Amino acid sequence: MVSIDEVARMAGVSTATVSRALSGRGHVSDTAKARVEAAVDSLGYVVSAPASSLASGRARNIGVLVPFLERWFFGAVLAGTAAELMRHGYDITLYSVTEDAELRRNVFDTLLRRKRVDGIIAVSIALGDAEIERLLALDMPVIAIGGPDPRLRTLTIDEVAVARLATEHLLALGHHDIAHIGASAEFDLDFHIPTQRRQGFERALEQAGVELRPALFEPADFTVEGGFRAATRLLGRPGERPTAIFAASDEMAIGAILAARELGHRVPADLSIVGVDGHDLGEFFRLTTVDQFPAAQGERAATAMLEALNGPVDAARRAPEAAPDPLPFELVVRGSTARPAAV
Amino acid sequence: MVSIDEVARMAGVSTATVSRALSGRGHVSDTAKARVEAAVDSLGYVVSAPASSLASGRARNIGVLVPFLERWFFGAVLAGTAAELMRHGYDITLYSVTEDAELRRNVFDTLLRRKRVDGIIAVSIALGDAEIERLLALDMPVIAIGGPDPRLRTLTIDEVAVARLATEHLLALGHHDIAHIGASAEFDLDFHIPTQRRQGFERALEQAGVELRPALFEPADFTVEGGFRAATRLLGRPGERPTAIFAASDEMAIGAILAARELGHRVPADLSIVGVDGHDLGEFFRLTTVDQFPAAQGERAATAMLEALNGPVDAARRAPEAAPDPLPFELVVRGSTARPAAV
DNA sequence: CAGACGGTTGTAAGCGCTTGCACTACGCTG
DNA sequence: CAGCGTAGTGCAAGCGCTTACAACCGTCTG
Repeated sequence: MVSIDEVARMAGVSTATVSRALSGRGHVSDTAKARVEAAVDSLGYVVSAPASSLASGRARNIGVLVPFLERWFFGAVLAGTAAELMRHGYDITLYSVTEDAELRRNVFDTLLRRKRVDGIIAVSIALGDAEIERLLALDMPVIAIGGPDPRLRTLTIDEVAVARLATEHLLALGHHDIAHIGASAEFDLDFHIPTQRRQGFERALEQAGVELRPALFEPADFTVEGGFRAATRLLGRPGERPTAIFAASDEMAIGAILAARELGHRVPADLSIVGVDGHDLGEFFRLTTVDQFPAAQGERAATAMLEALNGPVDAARRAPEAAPDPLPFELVVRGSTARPAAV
Repeated sequence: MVSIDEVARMAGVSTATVSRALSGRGHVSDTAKARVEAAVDSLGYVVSAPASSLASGRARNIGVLVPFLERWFFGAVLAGTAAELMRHGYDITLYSVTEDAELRRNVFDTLLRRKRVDGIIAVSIALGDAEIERLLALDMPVIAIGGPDPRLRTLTIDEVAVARLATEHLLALGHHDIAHIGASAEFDLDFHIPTQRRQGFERALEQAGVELRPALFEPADFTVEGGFRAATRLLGRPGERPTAIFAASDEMAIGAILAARELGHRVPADLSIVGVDGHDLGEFFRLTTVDQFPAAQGERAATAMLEALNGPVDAARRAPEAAPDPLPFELVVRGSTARPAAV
């Protein structure tokens, strides 16, 4: 393996100059830099990450904590993060934080403490109190996406507004009997997004002067199947049948579309359905949704991390005061919503 | 940050002994080991990865190359790999290898060469010739999953057998007019799995003495939407309508189910459909499929990697001779297949 | 009982970089 | 023209571990 000494010798400078030329820290004359670059190219030299980390304390590597790798949303966020970090020469180390308590402890107690990462991005993951303490104790930038804790710098979407937007779209079309498929109570315990979406939904109705009917709320687990079952229940209630459904995720909305079809209801003629996310399959199902651009969220987190690492060290550790502009979202009207059938 | 010296002092031994006690290399008396462990616990010491890597040349980190993070299959494989590697104290560094030529070069020319990983797992990814050369030049274990190149140690499923199994299931039910939705030609150029599945399909038919009808093949792109369109075309042909479809992926099979429903065909009464993968949504759609256990594949790759790193260095670099037992697969019969309607 | 042997330990030399410090050379300021 | 700030460079001291080597011990062997 070619080392920095060979490069230095070939370029006719000291290793210090090679290091400075390659890292861009300190002053190096243009000629020296050019000679170094030529040597690097001809030798195919690449800086050894461990050596560089050890000497500098910087790892050029970000840890990313993810709960469900196999769900579309997380994959999309991750893809955004990965692309952006890679573009800046950062590697990303994946920590799949599942339910398994032992693996989980291992991550927080050992893996993250090995000085292998410069910062941590936590993607929509419910963290225990002790876990958050551990993260903060690491003394490095931590950026959460849609996370629940005020102690962490968090990139959040205005969930209430998202839900209002979806609901108001239905209201504007003339619907009054609007049902909501959201998270069940236990899901809410450590993760508040579903509650917020429900609040947005309810607030929009109130504001429009539409009476809230508890029977028109159905809990589900954010999967297609859950949405299917919830919608089936909703549509099976005699006399109470809604003309529109706002589902708190696209996957549930898709489940609802399938349920409606199965029960012989036409979408959107008999039933309008709107979701949230911007799921890949949304287009296929002609699903109207509030897109929250997951890949862009991942990218934003990466950008924020890079800033945190290059700005003053403190900037990233202080919580919400420096709240960045909120994440964007947008109503995408496709074919799953329409005016209610004339009564 | 607490260092190995403090641990050594507290335990009353030399740093060498601490290192040996923690890594399990070399001999350490039980008493010494116990004292070291006590000191480690009370100080909360964790070995610095960069320092350890630099000194030992081992990184305890595996690079994983993945093409589409947001597709279910890759997420599932990745989850399996991550869990298994984590269990053994290995980190995993993710390299999202997309189409973007520049990012791609960056991965092979720089990121992977930083001495940050001990080995590489390439998940179902089509690699260029130059890229494979680069991987081999790294001189570290490379394990591919379902990859196309004989120069790499590859974990493969017997794709031909998978397709036969699916097809024979349909034949056994009494179907003769069986269509196949597979990959389009350009997809095949660098990735042979689709072709193999098609071969298995055709061979099963031949063997059963069923005539091959080119009209009953439709290319698609492995997405739900692609499957939907392909099935729509297949079902729209007057007089040529198949009674069963074998789709080369579950996502396409799901698309086919949706197409059939839309066109008013009952599944499985009018049309049987079988897929391949073991997709999450398969259960929901009551899809009969040949499960290939993606998470288990990821796990197997991880296991193979760990073996490669701890066995003789050469073992992992030599190609197929030491082919491990092939990956398992299994027909899962659910509700999307049945005997054809009596004619 | 001398010598061989294997387990246990410490000493110290790196691993391949980064960076504080010292020094030189210049171009300016006053 | 002395004095000073700054760009450009090299020297060498680490960064926090691992491991070859040597030294020592008690146990066996013949």
